[in-house]
Amino acid sequence: MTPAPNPERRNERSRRATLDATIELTTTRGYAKVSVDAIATHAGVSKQTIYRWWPSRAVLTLEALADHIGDATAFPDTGDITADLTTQLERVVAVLTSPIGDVLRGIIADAQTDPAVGAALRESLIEPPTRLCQARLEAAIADGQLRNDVPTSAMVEMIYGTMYYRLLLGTATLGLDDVPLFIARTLDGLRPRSVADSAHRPQ
Amino acid sequence: MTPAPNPERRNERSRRATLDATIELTTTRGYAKVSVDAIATHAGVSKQTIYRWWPSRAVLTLEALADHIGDATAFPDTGDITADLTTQLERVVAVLTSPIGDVLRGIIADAQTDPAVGAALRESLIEPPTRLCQARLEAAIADGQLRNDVPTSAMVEMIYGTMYYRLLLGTATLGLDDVPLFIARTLDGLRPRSVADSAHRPQ
Amino acid sequence: MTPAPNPERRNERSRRATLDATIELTTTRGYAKVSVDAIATHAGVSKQTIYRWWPSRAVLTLEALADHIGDATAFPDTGDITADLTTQLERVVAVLTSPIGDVLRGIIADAQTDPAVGAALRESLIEPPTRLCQARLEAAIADGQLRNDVPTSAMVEMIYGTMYYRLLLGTATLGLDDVPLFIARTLDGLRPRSVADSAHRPQ
Amino acid sequence: MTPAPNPERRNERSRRATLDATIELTTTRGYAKVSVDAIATHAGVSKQTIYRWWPSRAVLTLEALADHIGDATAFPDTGDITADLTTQLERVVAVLTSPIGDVLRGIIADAQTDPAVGAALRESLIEPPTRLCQARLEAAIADGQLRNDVPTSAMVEMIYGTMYYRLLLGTATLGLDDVPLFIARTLDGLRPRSVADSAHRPQ
DNA sequence: CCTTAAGCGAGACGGTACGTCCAGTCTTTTA
DNA sequence: TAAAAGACTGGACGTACCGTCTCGCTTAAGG
Repeated sequence: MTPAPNPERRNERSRRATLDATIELTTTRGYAKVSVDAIATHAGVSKQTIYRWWPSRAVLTLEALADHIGDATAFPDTGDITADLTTQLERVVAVLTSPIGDVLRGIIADAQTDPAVGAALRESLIEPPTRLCQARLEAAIADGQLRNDVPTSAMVEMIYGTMYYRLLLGTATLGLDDVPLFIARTLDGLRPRSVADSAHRPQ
Repeated sequence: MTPAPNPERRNERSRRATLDATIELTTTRGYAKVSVDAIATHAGVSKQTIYRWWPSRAVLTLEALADHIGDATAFPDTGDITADLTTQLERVVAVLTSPIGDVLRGIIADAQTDPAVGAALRESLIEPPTRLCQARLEAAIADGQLRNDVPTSAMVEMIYGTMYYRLLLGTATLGLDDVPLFIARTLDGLRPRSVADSAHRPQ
Repeated sequence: MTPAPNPERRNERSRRATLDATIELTTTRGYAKVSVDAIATHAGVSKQTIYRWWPSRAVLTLEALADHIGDATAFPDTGDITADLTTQLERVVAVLTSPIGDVLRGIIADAQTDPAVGAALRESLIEPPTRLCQARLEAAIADGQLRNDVPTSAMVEMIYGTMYYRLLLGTATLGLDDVPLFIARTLDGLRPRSVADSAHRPQ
Repeated sequence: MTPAPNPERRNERSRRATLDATIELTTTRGYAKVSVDAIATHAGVSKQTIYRWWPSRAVLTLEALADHIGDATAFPDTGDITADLTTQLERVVAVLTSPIGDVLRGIIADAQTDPAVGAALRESLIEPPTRLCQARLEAAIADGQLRNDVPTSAMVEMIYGTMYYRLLLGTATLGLDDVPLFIARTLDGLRPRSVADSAHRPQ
C-alpha cells in the first residue's frame, strides 16, 4: 500500500486541471468512453498523480461532478411544500437531463460494482440534498401540510424514486413537465378521496 | 457484418450450456467478475458461438436470467389490490435480494452504457411484469379501489420506484418487511386525510 | 479418420469450381489473404467438400496452380544447351514474376511448416521440370558440351538456385534479362580461363 | 497509431527475457507452434510490451535469432579463396542444419507474406554476411584468383543459392560434406576445361 | 423401381491465436 | 517529495480462420 500522500503538499494546479479535464471529457465523449489515460493526457497530469489522490475513475468523476455543480442546492421554503418541492425537483431534473445526467448514470453504474463508489456517491451527491429535503419535509409536517406517521426518509424515497426509475431503466423520458405530476401524485396518494381512507389499508 | 446465423440450425445443447454456465458463474462470482471467456470455457462452448447468438455479455446474462426466472409471474387477483400487490412485490423483492439481484444490478449498470442492453432489459424483464401489474391495476380502478385519474403507468413507477431506488443507490437495505409499507404509503398518499385534499394540488 | 472418399463419385463441377475459384482469388487478392471459407463461398462449394478432397489450402492451391499452368513444359533441344536452357528458364521466370509467382511463394512458405505441402510441391511443380532439365543436360554431357564429372542434379540446383534465392529472399528483382547472365555464369564458372584450371581446386 | 515508445526508457530485463524466451520456445517447439501469448507468458512479460517493441512475431524472432547468433561472422582470409569460402560456408551450414535453421525457415516463410519481415531479414541476417563475403571475393579478384567480369553480388547468389534452394524446397538434405562440392563446382564452372571456353557463351 | 449410401451445399461448432485496449503499478527524471 | 512522463504486468475484449460436425437434399448403383 502507498503510504498516504500528504494533502498539504498537493499541487492545486494538478487537482484543478484533472477535475476540469474530467468534466470536459465525460460530458462531451460520454463517461464510458473516457479512460484515465485520456483524462491524464488532457489535463497534462500524470496518471500516477490521479491515482495518488483518487481511488478510481468513478470517484474522481464524482468529485469533479460535485465540484462542477457546487452545493447551491439550498431548499426553498415559501411555506407551500408542493411549490417548494416542485422548484427543487425541477432543478434536479434539469441536471439529470443535461449531459451531466449521463455522467451520473455512468457513476451509478460503476457503483453497482464498486461499493466505495456507492458510498462516495451517496455521501457527496445523494445525501446532502436528501438531508435538506427531509428538513423541509419536517417543517411541512409541523405545519400540518403532511401526515406525521410516515418517516421523511420514506417520503424522500417516494419523491425521488420515480425519477431515478425512469433515468436508470429508461422506461420513459424525463422532463421538467413531469415534475408537478410526480409531486401531485405522490402527495395525493392513489385512492379515491370520497370513501373512508383506511378501508383497504393494511397495518 | 456477419451474415446473421440461422436460428433453426442452432445447437440447443450449446445454448443450454451457455445459459446455465452464465447463471452459475454470475451468481457465484458476481456479474462483474465473469468474462465471456470464462463462460465459454465453463460451458464447453467456443467464444465465437456465444458472440454468434448474443451481442454482449450483458444481453446474454439477461437472457440467462429471464430463462432462469421463468415467466411464472402471473399476477394474483383476490379482489383486494393491496393484498395482491403485496404478494407480487414480495416475490420481486425476494428475487432482488438474492444473488440474482446482484446480477440484475450489473446488467442495469451495463444498460447505462449500451442502449441495446437497456432495450433488452426492458423488453425481457421489466415490461412483461409491468403489463401484468397494469392490468391488475386497471381492474382495481374499475372496482373503485383506485382513483381513475392517474395512468397505471404512473402507478407502476411509484410502486417500483422506491424499490429500485434503494437497490441501485444503496440508500437503505431492501427486505420483505418493507413491502407492505411501500404499498400502504403509495396507496395512501402522504397528506393528512381530514383536510380538503385539493388545496395544495397544482394542475 | 474419414474413411477415404470414392473418387469415382466425385462431382467434377465442384472440383472445377474450386480450382478456378482458388486461382481467381489467390492471384487477385494474394495467397495469404485467401481463406478456405472464401474459396468455398466463391466457388459455391461447401467447405467440407474441399476438405474431403484436399488436405490443406496449400495443397489445393498447388493443384490449382499445376492445373492452371498445365504441363506444357517440354524442354527444347536445338543442340545448343545454352540456348535451350535460356529458352526454358525464360519461361520459368515469366511465370515466377507474374501473380502466379506470388502464389507459389505463398505455397513454398507453407511448405516450411507442413512437410506434406513440401512433398506435394516437389512432386507436382519442382521435380517434373527438373527431370526434363536433367534429361536435356545428360544429352549435353553426351555431346561433350558439359563436363561429365558433375551430377545433373547438382547442375539443376546451380541453375535454379540463384533464381529461387532472389525470389524468396528478395535480395534483388528477377527479370527476363537476368536469365542469359545466370546461365552464362553458371556454365562458365568463375575462375579466369587462362591459368591452369586445377590450381586452386580442392578434391 | 501508437505514439512511438521511447527506447531510452525501455526495460532491458523485459527485452532480454523476451528474446531468450523466443529462442527457447522456437528452437524447442518449432517456430510455427509458438504464439506471441506463449512467448509473453514464458518470458513473464505482457503481450502489450512485446507489441510495443516488435511489429510481429517474425520480426521479434528475427531479432532474437540475430541476438543469439551474434555477429561473429568475420570472414577468414588465408589467401586461399576456396579454403576461406569453405570455412565460412561450413559455419553457415552448421547453423542452418541446427534447430535454428528451422526457425529461420519459418521466418523466411513469413517474409513471403509480410514485406517488413523480408526487409528486416535481409538487413539483419542476410546482408551483413553477404557484405563480408563480397569483400573477400573482391580481394580474391584482385589476387587474380577469380575473374573480374562477374559482379561479386552475382557470385554470392551462386554460392548461397544452392544452399537455400535445398533448405527451402527440400529437394535434398544439406550437410557439411556438401560444402566443398558446392564451392568447387561454383568456382570451376560446368563446362569441360580443354576446349575453347567462349564457344557457347552468349553475350 | 426402389432403396440405400455416398457426395454435396450450407453453415454451426470447438478451438486457437490474433492484435487492441484499459486498469492500475512501477521507474526514471525534473523541479 | 510531489509531479510528469511513460513503460510495465495483467487480463478481457471481439475477430478471423481452422478443420470437424451435422443437417437435409440430390444422385447414382444395386437389389
